[in-house]
Amino acid sequence: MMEAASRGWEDGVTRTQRASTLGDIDALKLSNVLTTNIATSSFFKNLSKLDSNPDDDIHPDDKFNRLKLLLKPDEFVKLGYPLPMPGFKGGRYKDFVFTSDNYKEVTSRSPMFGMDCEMCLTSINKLELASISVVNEKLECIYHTLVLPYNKVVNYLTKFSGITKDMLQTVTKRLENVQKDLQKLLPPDAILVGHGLCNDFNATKIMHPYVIDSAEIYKVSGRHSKTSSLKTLSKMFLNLKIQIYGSGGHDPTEDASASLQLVQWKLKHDETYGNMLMGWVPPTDSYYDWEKMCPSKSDEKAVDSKQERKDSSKISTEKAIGPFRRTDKYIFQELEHCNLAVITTARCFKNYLPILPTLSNIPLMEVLSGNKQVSQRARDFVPNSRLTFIHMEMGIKLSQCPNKATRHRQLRKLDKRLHRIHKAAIPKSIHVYVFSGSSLNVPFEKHSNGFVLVGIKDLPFKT
DNA sequence: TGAGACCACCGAGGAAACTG
DNA sequence: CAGTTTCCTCGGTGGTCTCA
Repeated sequence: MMEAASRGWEDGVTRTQRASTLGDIDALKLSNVLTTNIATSSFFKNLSKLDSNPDDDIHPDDKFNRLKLLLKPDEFVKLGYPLPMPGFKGGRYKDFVFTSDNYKEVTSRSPMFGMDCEMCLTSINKLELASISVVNEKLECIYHTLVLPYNKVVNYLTKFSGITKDMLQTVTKRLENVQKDLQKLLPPDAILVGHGLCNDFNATKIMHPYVIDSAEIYKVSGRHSKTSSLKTLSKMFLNLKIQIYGSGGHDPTEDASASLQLVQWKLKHDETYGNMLMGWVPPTDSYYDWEKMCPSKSDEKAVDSKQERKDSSKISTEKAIGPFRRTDKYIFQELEHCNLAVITTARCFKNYLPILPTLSNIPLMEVLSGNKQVSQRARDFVPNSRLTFIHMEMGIKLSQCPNKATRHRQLRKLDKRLHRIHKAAIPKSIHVYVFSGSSLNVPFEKHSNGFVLVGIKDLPFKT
């Protein structure tokens, strides 16, 4: 495809040259076209080589080759990144420029630059560039400028962009100045890093072949289509709170830095890190284990944070708690208004201790010595409760059975107990049977699964 | 606020299976 | 065979989430 694109463009040049002899196009335009052609060729030539680059010497700061994180050509297309396809000079990307006249092959030593832009809505109903920041690998801001859009701004989107009318009043810098600055600033093998960088490319109207998109290398939802926000990922993986200024908007330097840090953090682990689609498993659901995984404050590099400058007491005192926090307390908070009964063993009861103080209505609770007592007492509760939680420790008990027959006996016993509870229940009531397994913190050989059964007596609806 | 992408849900419609 | 039920597909809609 890439070769065809390049060939198609070359054909276009031949035709243009022929037209030029007829006086349809002037010499200046032709020289621009030829320059563009070299850029296009090197763009595709090097972009298509990404896969063939072997695991050469890895960058000293990385645990694996950073080239593995670069967007592939098909991802460029899928994610809507601007590409110099045949005829692009007459189409959607006609105003776009390359960041280099002749791209150099990217290697594991190629420098990374974080980039982020802020935009305003203009009279042509499009988002136009209003601010841009670029940071280097030391997280130093090497370029930051405000940009005056060509069209009249109809909405500064201050809440998101942080741009106000006053800020742009004295600005004279235009998009084409920024494009030229970037061409001077970025080396021909620069790797641009950003979060959803296609939006920034479209705003800046640039094309660049070497891109790492932090939204694509972290997939914590387990879904292909689902990208997490920079704010969320920064909090999860970097212990870093960004975009917290409310109506004050984002800081492009801060966002560029956060995005680059996310990539650097991933490079300290492995290719699958933070990507559930590649088999990465979060540490555990434990707050404390997750916290250990995050970079400590002492290891953090200085971040150019607007808020930190403004109010150091507000920044990052809260620890990252990870994406997989326990949600049981929220379930009980949701059910506070219900006439809820919980019958459990003493060992299981300790799990409820941190939750109870957060509830304004404490559910009716009964704590008993063992599973047998729980199931017997549950029969007294269910005739009066629409929703009953019966919590036992069956997982560990089953995992300790020496053979299949014992296991079967245990399950039959359990079945009889549940049957009696169900029989005693009032119509249109729900009984949730929670059987604890082991904690993930115990050694693997002692792991046992927990499970949940839900009993509904006399369904109030047709199935 | 607006655009874009994705997904879950729901209803319509048609095909297949079942029943009397 | 006709009527009913079930199952499946498809398209529309609303919700959620991202970006600025």
